[in-house]
Amino acid sequence: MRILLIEDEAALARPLKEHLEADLNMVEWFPTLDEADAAIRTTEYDVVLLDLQLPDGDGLTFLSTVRDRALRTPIIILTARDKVSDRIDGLNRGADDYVIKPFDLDEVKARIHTVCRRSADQIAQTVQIRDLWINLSDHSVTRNGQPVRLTAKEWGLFEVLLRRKSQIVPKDSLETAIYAYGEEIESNALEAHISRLRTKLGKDLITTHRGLGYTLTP
Amino acid sequence: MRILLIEDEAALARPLKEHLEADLNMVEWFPTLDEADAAIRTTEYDVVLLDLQLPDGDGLTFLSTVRDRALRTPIIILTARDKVSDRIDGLNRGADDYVIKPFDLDEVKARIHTVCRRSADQIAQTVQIRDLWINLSDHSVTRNGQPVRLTAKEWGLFEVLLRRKSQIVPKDSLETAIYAYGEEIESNALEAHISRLRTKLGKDLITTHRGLGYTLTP
DNA sequence: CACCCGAAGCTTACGCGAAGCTTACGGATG
DNA sequence: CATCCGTAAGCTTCGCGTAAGCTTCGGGTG
Repeated sequence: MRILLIEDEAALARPLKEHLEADLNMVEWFPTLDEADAAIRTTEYDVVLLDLQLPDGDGLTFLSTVRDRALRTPIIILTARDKVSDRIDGLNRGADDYVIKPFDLDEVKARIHTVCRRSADQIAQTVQIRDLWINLSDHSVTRNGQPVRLTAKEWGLFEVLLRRKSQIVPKDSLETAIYAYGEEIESNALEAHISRLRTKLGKDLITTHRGLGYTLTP
Repeated sequence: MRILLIEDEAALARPLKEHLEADLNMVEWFPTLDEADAAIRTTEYDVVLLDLQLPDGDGLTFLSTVRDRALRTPIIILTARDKVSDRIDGLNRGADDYVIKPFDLDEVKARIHTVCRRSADQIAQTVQIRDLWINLSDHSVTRNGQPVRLTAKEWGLFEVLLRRKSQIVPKDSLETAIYAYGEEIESNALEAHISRLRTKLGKDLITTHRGLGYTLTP
């Protein structure tokens, strides 16, 4: 698990960092919003622990700007102010949970865990054709429930045909989709790949149109 | 949702009860521990809202006795005392969350939701794959009953693969998962870790997809 | 209308080279 | 001083381009 800790009090941050690291997490700790902002722009964290009172600004506005950028990373607020308004405000601005200082270290751990579980329910983009289930996001294919292993080139071809489903895709389109500029093919490599695809995914999934190209037929 | 509310101040309990009932919940309100104890012995609630200061005893001892009976019902503490010791004590005795008075009604609602979701998830907090028992909350792994010691990087990789079980995870996803921004890897460190994971967890647990990534196969 | 022939496409085996695996080593860390 | 981890070297594996031999298609000719 990758954790971003934004907290200016070293006395609080250090033991928390160590406690979480002892649990085999990777913790990156920054005491200012500026540094944290640079970090969150470039790295994908599993969860952010955010203090509200920081030397260079208010954590709540940071929270808002992060959410405005459509970042879905779970954020847990750490705050010494135990006023209701702050908590509600934080939740309204897109925080996922909050912990009130001083907090128990194991309590923070538990909160991190539940929040991450919640966000882990990602919706996979899947397509179904005949007996095939295709997951576009992770490039996996199952046939009658059995996983089918496609190679990189095979998937490349398949994906192009899939996106232009039931349209005739010319050979050149397929070639440019699979081969980098400058890469030459002096043989029937393309047809060889089509052949391998057919044996893996079904004999009549891909129809040939002589002199024109190929079609994926649902 | 079936909710047990234990609170002696009618001025606080009544609006809360009404607010929750407006959300189509069933709320049973008791002002004393005796009545509440009788209720919890006979009825299965989804969540308990527990005040700590009650006319006929301390809410904390009630909490302990309930937990001693091995009841897993989620309990949220309502307390006017905002002393740290009370909150920590409550959590240690098995409370799932706490709300400090005066609280916002919607906040309590949100807390109830998260706590219920958490308790529903708790069954799945340990995962079993083949001869491996994986505890997601404390990051421990046993193989055939023998504990397996994973390093931070190893667990990091394993966790990512676990969350996307039986899906192809690209190498760069794995790299960004365990390396901080700016950290460069100019070698096959990733593959080395995968190799070490395989020797620790089983030869064929992780499958390679050339040019694409890795898969954890149950 | 049947036949034929060449072009287009299909399939399979093979070998090369890149991608991945394993292991030892040494620096860093705490 | 024990552990973790990145590096690099040597090894193994497997994807993929190549090419040979085959099948299929279609149109032109008798």
